Amino acid sequence: MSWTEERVEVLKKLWAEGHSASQIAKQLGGVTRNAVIGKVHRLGLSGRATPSRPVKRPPRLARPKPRLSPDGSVPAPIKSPEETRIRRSEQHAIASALQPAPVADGEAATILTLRDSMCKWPIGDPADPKFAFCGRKSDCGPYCAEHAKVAFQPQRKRDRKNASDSEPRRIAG
DNA sequence: CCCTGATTCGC
DNA sequence: GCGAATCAGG
Repeated sequence: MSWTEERVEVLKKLWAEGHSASQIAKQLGGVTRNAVIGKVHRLGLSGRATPSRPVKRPPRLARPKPRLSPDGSVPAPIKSPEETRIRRSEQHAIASALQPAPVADGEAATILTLRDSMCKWPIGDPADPKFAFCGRKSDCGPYCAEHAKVAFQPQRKRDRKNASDSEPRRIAG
């Protein structure tokens, strides 16, 4: 699809109405939100009502795009400073690898040290400053293996009152 | 993870 | 001029 006058009109209209680029793209059809954004910029109507845009990022340098060379061969494996730079997602991965668990097994994690893949079983009173989480490794769920058992335990007969205190409670202490 | 707009640059 | 890739942020 191309940017016919009609389509540009629709674009302008929807953009002015506050629709997002992806919504506009979906309505127009045949274009991606990137195409819409690109067109919006080219039309010079980029910043509509954008009060919350004190987001001035430092100028982004040339795109370190690892694309194919014009001749189709693989570009020289030279690493530009940009490529050497650690990407955000990689930082996340590295951080995870570096500190699989900031706390030893069995130790509690605070809200600050609680990471993904850590048991989020609450320990203590949430209102208590010492409130913490289990923090052990949680493989495929929010809890470690042990807590997962009790967390996802099918609802059993509720003994009236405090018949069984041996059963773990969500909120201890 | 989902999403948003912004920017760059090969085409 | 176009828009994918990428970015920065919510």
